[in-house]
Amino acid sequence: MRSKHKINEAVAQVPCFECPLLTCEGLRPLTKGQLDFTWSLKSGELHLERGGQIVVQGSISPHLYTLLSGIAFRFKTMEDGRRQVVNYLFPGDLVGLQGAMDDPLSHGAEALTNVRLCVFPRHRLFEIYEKHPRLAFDISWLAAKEETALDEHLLALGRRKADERIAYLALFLLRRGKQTGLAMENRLDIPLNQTQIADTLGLSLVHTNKTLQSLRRRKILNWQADGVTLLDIERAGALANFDLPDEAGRPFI
Amino acid sequence: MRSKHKINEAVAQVPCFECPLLTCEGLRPLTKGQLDFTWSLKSGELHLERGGQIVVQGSISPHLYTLLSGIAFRFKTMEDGRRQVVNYLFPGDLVGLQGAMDDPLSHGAEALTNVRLCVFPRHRLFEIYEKHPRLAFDISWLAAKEETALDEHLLALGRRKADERIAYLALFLLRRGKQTGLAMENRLDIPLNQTQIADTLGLSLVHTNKTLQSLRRRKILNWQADGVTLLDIERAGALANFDLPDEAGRPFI
DNA sequence: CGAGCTTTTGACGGTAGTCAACTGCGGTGG
DNA sequence: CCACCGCAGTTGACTACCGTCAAAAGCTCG
Repeated sequence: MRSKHKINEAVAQVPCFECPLLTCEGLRPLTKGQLDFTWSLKSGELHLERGGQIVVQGSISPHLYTLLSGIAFRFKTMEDGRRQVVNYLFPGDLVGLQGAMDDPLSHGAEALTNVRLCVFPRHRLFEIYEKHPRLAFDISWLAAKEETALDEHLLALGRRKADERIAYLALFLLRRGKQTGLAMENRLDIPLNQTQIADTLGLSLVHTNKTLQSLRRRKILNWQADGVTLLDIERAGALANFDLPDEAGRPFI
Repeated sequence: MRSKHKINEAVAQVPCFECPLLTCEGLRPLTKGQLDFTWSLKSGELHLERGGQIVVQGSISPHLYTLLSGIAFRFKTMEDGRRQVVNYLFPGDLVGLQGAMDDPLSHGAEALTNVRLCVFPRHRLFEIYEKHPRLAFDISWLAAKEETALDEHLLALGRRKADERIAYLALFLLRRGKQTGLAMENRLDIPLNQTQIADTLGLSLVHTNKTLQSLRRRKILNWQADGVTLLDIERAGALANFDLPDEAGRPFI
């Protein structure tokens, strides 16, 4: 299964000094000393195709990853098959921190596009805290931001109707896309199918489909297999009750 | 409003060496050196009555808190009044970390019982990372655990029916209660009203009420104004598809 | 004893889930 | 080359879970 999607586990490693994230608008670059250190930590690169599993729910991962390019998502699955997409991962995001803190991982992560990940050995995580307080702080920063995003998702699932949820998700993804240079002003290329949208928003596939069509007819947004286009940002924002204060200067490791 | 619930902002401070959390089963105590440090950081104590606001959504808080005793919850409010309880806070939990990382706080926190909080000045947060890597690591640990809990809540809101959600919440709170010594084997004293349960689970008040009665009639659990009693842990666990692997050794600051 | 809050109840309506069938498309293989 | 398959998207009919409205009952407190 997994190897089907795995391209290469130990491909030509990009040195941290040439990390593509360094030139990413919206991300705060690292200093020379920090790069020396992260480079000494880096144990490899993982390349996966769309659909590849980055980490598997229930497994114990010896690795910690930083997403270098592409988009992925985290999800949880219940024994009876019900699935919930929990959040999306964009370049610069850390994957597997929860697994590093305590054993069996309570969620999986899957590549939505082809992805490249930077691999760190989990057992050296604590070195970051010992030697590079600024980087350690940034890990907490990222974790706190993740919490903020999850809070917003909870509000969406708990208190918004289907069309509001979809508008919310579109705006949320667009914001993340802009932060990481993947999105245009009102368009994000992201190959999400309707099943995945449904699993993100706590809706059934059928109802998701009908609601997407309604939003398309109302000329609010157009969500196709290859990406979302916001047709009317004003009305989408009003519908979702959500505006996007896009902050910059997000750190990464 | 707020002062109505505020008992005392700068009461007799418990020295960190006598911190009630040190003797709390389920929490990992601090070393002498760490206690010296946290004591130098501690700037006061905040005591609030039930209903008091610990932090206010949209505000910029200069403080960071650790909950010393009592139970509280975090929540988000939309402009039109819809509200979502996002998570619960038990002794040892950190409050306001998200606010410390980036300005206006995206959620509020309210005391569910009378609470005592330890106050740290936000601007000294980075010192922890510089001087006490172990404590810094613990902050990340707590943040990662918070993420895990939020993931679980998302699964509950997205993919569970009303009765399953209530059973899930009961089990979740019982687990947290046991970790912090507040719960018995199958009973947790927690003064949650039905509006708060509804706002946690993304349900309406009326439907929450009817579902609670159904669970009572089915002898699965009994949720009253003063606490929850699990009448049949087996069936509750099966209904919620959730079992409680209660870990110990949770850190705190 | 009445004000105000929480809980409870009943009736009704709507949003969203389930079931089932059909379409369209890309890939595979006969 | 085209039949066949599988998957994603679409549609309609029916159902049910859950929300809304309104009112009453129980409780605490002044």
